[in-house]
Amino acid sequence: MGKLESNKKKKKNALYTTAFDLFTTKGIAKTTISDIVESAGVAKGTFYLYFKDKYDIRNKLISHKTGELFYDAHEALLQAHLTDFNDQIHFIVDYILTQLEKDHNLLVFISKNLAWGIFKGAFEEKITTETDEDYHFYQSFLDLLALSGRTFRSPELVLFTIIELVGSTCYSCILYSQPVTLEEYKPYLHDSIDALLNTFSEKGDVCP
Amino acid sequence: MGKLESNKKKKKNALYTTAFDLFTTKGIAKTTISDIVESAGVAKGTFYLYFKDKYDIRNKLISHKTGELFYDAHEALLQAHLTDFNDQIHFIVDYILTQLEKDHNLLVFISKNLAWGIFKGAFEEKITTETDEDYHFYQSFLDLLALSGRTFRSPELVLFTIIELVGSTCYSCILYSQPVTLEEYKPYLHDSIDALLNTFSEKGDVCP
Amino acid sequence: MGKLESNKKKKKNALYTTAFDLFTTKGIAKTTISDIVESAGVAKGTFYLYFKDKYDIRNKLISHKTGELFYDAHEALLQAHLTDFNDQIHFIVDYILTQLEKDHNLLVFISKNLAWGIFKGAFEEKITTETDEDYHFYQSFLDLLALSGRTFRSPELVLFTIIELVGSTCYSCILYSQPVTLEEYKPYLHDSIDALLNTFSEKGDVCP
Amino acid sequence: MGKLESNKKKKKNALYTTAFDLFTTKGIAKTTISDIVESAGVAKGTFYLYFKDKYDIRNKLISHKTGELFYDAHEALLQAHLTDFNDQIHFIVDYILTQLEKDHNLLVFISKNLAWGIFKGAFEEKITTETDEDYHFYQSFLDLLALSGRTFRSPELVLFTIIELVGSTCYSCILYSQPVTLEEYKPYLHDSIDALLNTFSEKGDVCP
DNA sequence: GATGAATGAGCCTTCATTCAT
DNA sequence: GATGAATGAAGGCTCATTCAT
Repeated sequence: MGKLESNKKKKKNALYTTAFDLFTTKGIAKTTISDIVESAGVAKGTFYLYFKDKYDIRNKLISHKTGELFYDAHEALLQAHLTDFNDQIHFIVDYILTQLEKDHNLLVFISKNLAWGIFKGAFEEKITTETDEDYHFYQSFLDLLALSGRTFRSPELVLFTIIELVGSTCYSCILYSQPVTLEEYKPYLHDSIDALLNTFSEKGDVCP
Repeated sequence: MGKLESNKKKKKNALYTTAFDLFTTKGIAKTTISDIVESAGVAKGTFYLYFKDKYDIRNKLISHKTGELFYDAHEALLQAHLTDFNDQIHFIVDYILTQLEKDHNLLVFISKNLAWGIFKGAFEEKITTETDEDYHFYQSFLDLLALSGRTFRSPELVLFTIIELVGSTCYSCILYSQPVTLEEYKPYLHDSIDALLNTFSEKGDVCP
Repeated sequence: MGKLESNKKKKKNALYTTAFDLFTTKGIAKTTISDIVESAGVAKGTFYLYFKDKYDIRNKLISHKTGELFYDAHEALLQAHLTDFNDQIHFIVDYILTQLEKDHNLLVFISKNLAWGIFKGAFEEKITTETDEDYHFYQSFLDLLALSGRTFRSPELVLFTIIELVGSTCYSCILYSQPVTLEEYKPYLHDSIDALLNTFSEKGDVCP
Repeated sequence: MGKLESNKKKKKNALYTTAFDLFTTKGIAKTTISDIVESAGVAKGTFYLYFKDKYDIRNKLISHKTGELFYDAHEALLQAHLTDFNDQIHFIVDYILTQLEKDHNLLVFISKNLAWGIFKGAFEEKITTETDEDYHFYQSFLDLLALSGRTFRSPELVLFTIIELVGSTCYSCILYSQPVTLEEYKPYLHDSIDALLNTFSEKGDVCP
């Protein structure tokens, strides 16, 4: 990679990094392109060499950050050597909740724009890893499922339902402690997830 | 009511109506106060006589519209003469989903700003009805619960969980048909609600 | 005086009082007519029954407040039974400075608009006293002068020079302690006044 | 100097020039930023590139114009080859009065905002001259004093007293011919200045 | 006389976007 | 590719003034 090209990448990355910082700190609406380029230390015109406008860089960031979060969760799961499918799901949910509780700004940034469509986009987004392999969360989920020997009426709808439930309730609990704190809500959440998994399971074999 | 006072109310209502129309049509961010007053046929200064800014009128509209929706659902429920608690919950959910599917703009408007805090605020908002009684949805929910003879580990968390689940999944299904259409998702949704109600029920007597 | 008429006077006085308070507190530029009528507890239209605009009420207040200050100084002088003219001038200057140092807002209000023209207008303004006699400071000054047996090249210019000197230097000393505090400046001020009085005195008989 | 940079300076200067014209013509309060940029022939946003608001450009103009006036007076003094300190002071006063009488707008503009603090700021302002030396009026005053061999109780207070006296009386005489015209007042003014200089002189050797 | 809702001209300020360098 | 001065449309908001009641 030539020096010039690397310089190019450096500027683009600076824009990404500062944009994310500002979006999560001041909010997207109140972040101006002037803010971004000033913090990034590049000229205003440079921004337009890489992005169409503020929403272009925002969308790219959301996909990237969401994918990264799930990728990390999956990596951690591999280290945990869990074999039970339910346990794996709970592990991933807990991992993500822990991350989000550590970083409220990230939660706001991701959730405000969280819809299944974007989520799925994020899952399918190539997460370029150090080994340059692409990572797709949705495929990983299906893999876990296959290994578990479990079958569901509609795997996609199970995942959809759980993700929406988790995202939606935890947004409120983490950010506003409404109606209760995340710590208080977690037991109910995991019970709810179990209930959903059982309901959608084709062999109703896990009714406790 | 004097002529002056009725005129005053007329202007305020015109602002409410046009603001809602514009918010749901063009989105809040792209609606300017100039747009609102122009459509409402009042002067700019008049807006500031009644509202602090754009977000003031938005918040008041959200509370009002959300409260109205639940109030209508509850009214319809009373006509339906259902006695089973689960049936009642399903009825309300169906009623609201039907309304929202009929009015995507309302769905967008309400959901984009839907958090339990606001929701509860809306529930507690006095919906002044034609009979001048106040209506509080949350209290109605507790009343239904009491009549049913059922008990839950935490009634508030049940309601919270169901509302978040319904709101979040249906937003995606209705607006984007993602991952499936509302019609396709409904059976899963109702199964999920049953699963949750059973799980939180203190006497696990409804496991089907 | 009829009840209605007294009510009328009451409103006008309320406007005067609150306008002065607001002018001295927030400054004239930042005081709006809305502020005034709101604090005064009268309707907006009422303001326009008595005053042309903000500057009308301001000008009337300046004349009144300035005249009042000199009237009070003169009253105090009468109690002091001083016979020497120089002493009388020093007494009045000290009296006024003391008042202004006690009330910086009054100083700002008066001085910002202090020019000999307005000053003289204030002097000539009828200060309606409790005995309903009119009071004119400039005439009093001439009276003092006549009684003293002193003569000046131009009495009016002496007064003008002294008032401008006092007003201008003390504004700076009182409000900003620039270049020194009023207390530090006073000895120089009184020496300066003596020097001016001697210089303008037709018989240079007071050179110390 | 690059073409771009010279263009930049040109715009800024255009703003300064037109702002000063408008401020002195219509008054600061009635001059809007729209007026300024329109007259200057630049876009509105350009104004905010160089100044924070109307008062920012005003303050910068006051300092600059005041400093310039004193600088010019001092330059003229050097040409006049006067050796006596009193003569030098009278020369400077006359020079400045002549300038101000020629340019009432400048007088209004400077005086309305004249306080010792600002004055001193203006004196200390670097007046970048064609020879690129800095000029400080207050220091020049001290230099003149030192050369004269005279000593005063407090040089700063002498200067303060004289400047306030001159500024304050002449404002009235020049602008309103109140109580007399400047021409009529000048003899009294110079006598007053002499009286003050003598009074503050540590060796009372100049009593005429 | 008194009211105060309504007006709307007009101000300040921001900021995405362009383009000559 | 990179710059950043310049733009000017557009928005938010204020407030003196009016006039029907």
